[in-house]
Amino acid sequence: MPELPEVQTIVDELTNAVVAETIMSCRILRDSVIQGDSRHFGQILKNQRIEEIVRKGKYIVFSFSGSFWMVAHLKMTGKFILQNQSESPHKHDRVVFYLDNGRKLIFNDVRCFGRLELVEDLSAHSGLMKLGWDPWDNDLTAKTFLRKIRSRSIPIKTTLLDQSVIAGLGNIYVSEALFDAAINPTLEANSITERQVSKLLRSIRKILTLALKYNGTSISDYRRIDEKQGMFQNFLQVYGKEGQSCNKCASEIAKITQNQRSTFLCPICQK
DNA sequence: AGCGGAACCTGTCGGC
DNA sequence: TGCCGACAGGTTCCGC
Repeated sequence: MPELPEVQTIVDELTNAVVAETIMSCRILRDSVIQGDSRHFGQILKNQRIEEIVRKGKYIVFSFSGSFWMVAHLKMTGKFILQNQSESPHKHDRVVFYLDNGRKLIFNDVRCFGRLELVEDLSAHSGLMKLGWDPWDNDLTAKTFLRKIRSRSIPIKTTLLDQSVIAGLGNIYVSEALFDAAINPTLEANSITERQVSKLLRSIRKILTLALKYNGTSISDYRRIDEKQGMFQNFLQVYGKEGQSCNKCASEIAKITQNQRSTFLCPICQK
């Protein structure tokens, strides 16, 4: 579910709300969401002060007063919710962190794909290790991007979903960025031109910046930590718009399947 | 190495 | 109303 704008929104809100708070205790309601040994999870976190929360790709990394980190991934339906301890639980709460300010931080996840993992060595984390450029990385240019993908015969859509190339894009923003750049999602990565890549990188940065400004896209599950919705769904041009008319040329938006996932495009604008 | 498909889980929606 | 298949914002693993 959450892509870069949603994860960054959550990180910003968590930073304001829980940095400098201390975890008094935690309660694990579903063992499987803890990656690794869940038995010592609560014990390790007890009395830890939250020092910093940052985003890496779609991962959320918490640092503490002790010498370890908690790496969280929300996958499709994971969320963090902040409540008063007196408030009642939700159906899909999986882990609850009780804070010393009378509030509780909840990790909630309908589908249980999301994970929380304690690590002592961040640089050895298999997921973090594989992440490619951040979209705003100065090293990400049309030339370096082309060099990285030149041996790939897969569609550009699939390439953009690969977190080891650019970290943070997902199914919504890839469709939106390719529409903005007027590039057909089925175009093979190794046949894209430098001019197209330049345009694509500009579109990616533009769309992500705008989505971040509106606190992400709430279509079904994504919510902010106070359970409010993001608002970028009101600005989507193609995602989920099959059968509707294109805002640029008025022809019909199409939905196709690539690698078992939906892709949305305007067949006329994105020839 | 690169690629496609299944698997991980739960819920919702549309068709019959 | 009930059942059944398709689908959902992500990633990893397995086999070719």
